[in-house]
Amino acid sequence: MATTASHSSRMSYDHHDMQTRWSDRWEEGGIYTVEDDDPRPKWYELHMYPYPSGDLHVGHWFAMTGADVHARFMRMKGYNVLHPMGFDAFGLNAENAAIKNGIHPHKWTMSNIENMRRQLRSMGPMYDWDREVVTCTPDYYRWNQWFFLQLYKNGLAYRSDAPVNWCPSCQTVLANEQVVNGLCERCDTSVVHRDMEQWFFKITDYADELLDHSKMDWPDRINAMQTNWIGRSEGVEVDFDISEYGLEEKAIRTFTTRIDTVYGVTFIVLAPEHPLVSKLTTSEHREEVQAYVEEARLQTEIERLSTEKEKTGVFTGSFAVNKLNDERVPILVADYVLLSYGTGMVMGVPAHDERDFVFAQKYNLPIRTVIAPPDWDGSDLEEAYIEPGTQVNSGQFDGMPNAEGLERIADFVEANGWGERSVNYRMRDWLISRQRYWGTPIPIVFCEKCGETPVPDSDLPVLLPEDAEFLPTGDSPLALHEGFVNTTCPDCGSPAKRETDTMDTFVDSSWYFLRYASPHFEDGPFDPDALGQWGAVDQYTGGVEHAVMHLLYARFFVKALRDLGYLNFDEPFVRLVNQGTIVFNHQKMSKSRGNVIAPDAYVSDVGSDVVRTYMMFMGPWEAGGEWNDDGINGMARWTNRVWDLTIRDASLLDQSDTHPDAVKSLQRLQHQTIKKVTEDVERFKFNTAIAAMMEFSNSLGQVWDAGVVDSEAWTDAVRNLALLMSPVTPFLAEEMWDQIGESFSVHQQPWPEWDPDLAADETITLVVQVNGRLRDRIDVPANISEEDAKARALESDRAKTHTEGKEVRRVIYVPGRLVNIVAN
RNA sequence: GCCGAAGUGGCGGAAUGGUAGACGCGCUGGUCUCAAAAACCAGUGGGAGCAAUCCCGUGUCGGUUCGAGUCCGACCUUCGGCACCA
Repeated sequence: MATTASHSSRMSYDHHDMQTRWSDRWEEGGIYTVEDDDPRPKWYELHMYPYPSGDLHVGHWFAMTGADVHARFMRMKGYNVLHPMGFDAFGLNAENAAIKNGIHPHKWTMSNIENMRRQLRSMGPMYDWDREVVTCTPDYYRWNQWFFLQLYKNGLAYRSDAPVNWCPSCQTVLANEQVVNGLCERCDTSVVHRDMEQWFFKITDYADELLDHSKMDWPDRINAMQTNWIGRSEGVEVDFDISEYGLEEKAIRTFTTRIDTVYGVTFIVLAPEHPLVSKLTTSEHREEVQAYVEEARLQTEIERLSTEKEKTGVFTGSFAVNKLNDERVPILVADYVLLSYGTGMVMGVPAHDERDFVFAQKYNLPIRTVIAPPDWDGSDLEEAYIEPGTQVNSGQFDGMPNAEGLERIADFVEANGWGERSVNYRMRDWLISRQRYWGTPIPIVFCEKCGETPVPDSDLPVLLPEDAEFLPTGDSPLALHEGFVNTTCPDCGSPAKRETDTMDTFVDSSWYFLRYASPHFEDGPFDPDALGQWGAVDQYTGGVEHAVMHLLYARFFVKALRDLGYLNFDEPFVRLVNQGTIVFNHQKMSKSRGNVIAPDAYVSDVGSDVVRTYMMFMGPWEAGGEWNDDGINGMARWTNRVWDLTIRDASLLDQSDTHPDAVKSLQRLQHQTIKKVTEDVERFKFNTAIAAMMEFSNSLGQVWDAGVVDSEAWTDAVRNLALLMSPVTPFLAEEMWDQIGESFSVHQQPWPEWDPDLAADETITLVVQVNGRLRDRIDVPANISEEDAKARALESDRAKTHTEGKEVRRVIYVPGRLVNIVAN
């Protein structure tokens, strides 16, 4: 040991001073300002904007830090990176807080945003705050209204009845979140479902295109969830005759994916909400059916669809005739059939459907086999048979394989005009109406003469009045505001009333990413030139909880806008990575659950860099996990050790003997580390990237103690360490950069490159296995041939011991890894 | 219930089908100190053995393979979503 700088004089840095100093300097230097007309290739990196609940919690930090690290990395890789931030500022929570604390939602929201901006700044992100988007401002939500009108004029927005959660005591509509075990969270009254006329966006028009994920690079699990959510199924709609009742409807139409089983129909089931239920119920069954329908209205869809729950149903007293075999089968009502799926009624084929089988057994309905299993002896089935088989009891189709029967029977149904092939989706149209105050007013007026009339673009925005009563009353809050409601028809000038529902906040988040391209543009939702420059989001990041709804809605918006000629790309988010959820007390952090942990105390205690490092090191970013702060001091130790390496006087090294091998091996590790960190950060594997940097810095400490490298190699190593660390620890890296005499700013430097030759190992450790069990390790040259490797393995003493008395059957060689000797 | 994931030391986790436990926390011992803290050094999956070394071990049960934490099947547990939280 030749050097005199010992670690007894270890210095720790002052993170408070450092953060303030560099934050100010970054702002003065405008290093995070993003210009549209930059010669570098563009990279649009977006993280899902937060809901301004009041406090940024560690879950937000975890998510946003990861996105910031990746965006910083891409910037150093030479891209002009747009990495903006904003707030999803409308929504239920503001209204609830207002009701609870008497603060106006606007005031509550804006002060929360103010606080969260401060917290976000302390994280040291590279946001360009000039591009911030806040959705509750009129210059944002006027474009929600404009989009609504575009969709409306093109047949993609319509009104229809749909059930809402209704609290009969509070006389108000409740969100699902406000219904706890079927009771109103405020007054514990049983919540009922009540139909209201509401606005929908026709997302189902795009169902097939939304199934296509080929233009994007998304995680398979998200694609799978979306595919299942859309739930495309091909089948046949087939009529059953009810003309005997002399109703307007001569037939009822069912949807089935198994038309091959149509000869096995022994009953028909209607959804309890189906309009035909009351018409088809006979007087002696009316009381029972009505009670059943009311009971069903109390249940959630999840409860109704549960396969665990006992199947229930009631007979209407009426029958329908199966046109294929002229059989008269009973019509029942059962809650496992949903009005919103298919035609709202199904044909019951107990022999070949599990649910129908259980149902038929319970209600003693006949079970007739029409698809015979192989080797079927004609006896009754003990459970539903859903595998392929042969058509039996199926009239002219008997003897066909059921796959063929499926097609032939469909042809037969179509030829006779009894029905037709059709495609059904599980996904429903997007219900955007909310009977709430804190949202975007829907720009429609109802004129006494002209009826439903859109507000002209020139009258936008329809301003949300500030002085509305938002306490629960039984009506949409805006309906009570006379100044808002009463207006004149834009077409004829007659007295008219405004639509008083507001929009789902998912409307805001379906296009906010388009707004960041030109957030101050006044002549449209976005400046076509600016959007032309930035285009689709190259890298989108956010919580896996948004896998279906938000991501499908945003995709729908972009496709609809493309078809209306406003956009020229097909998908909003080219690449998607989901960070995992940070849970605390075994649940996702959320203010309403009361389990949030704020980062502020940690930031003040150990500094932003350490909190960032800790979160990125906790585990894989895509996994998330239970929050605890056990290891956070270890990260502070590491950053302090790194700082201590940085401030050493490198010239001391030149006073001792340099070992060329040591220099070479430090260089090798440096290039290996650059490679590892580059590849890991690219793939959002921050935890292993940080581990590699730790190994590198640990090794620097050892090299210094040994005094075997020259100052040049040392300084180069420290310089590269600062560059590699800069996305994760932006403050410390800047301080290191300054300390080693480089010029401002480390964040404007190119990312370091690695040289494969310098990173290559000269010798490797080869594992010797006998029958798959580790028996020895041998050091060999990295370029060893297969024959030599096998020979050396067979010669190894310990391999010999374990193969003694056995015959070597096979020798498997995995280059660079191992030799496995198979012997017995 | 349905859809999608995850399960590895005392803890967080690492591991292109190829050395299980990198990196870090914690713990144990040591250095420094009057002492403590901090920092630094060493050790640290379980079992047997003086040792060399051997056996066991990645939620459970089974399978594929020369070789399985990794692939396949069944199950258990936990988490996310289920259309008005966003």
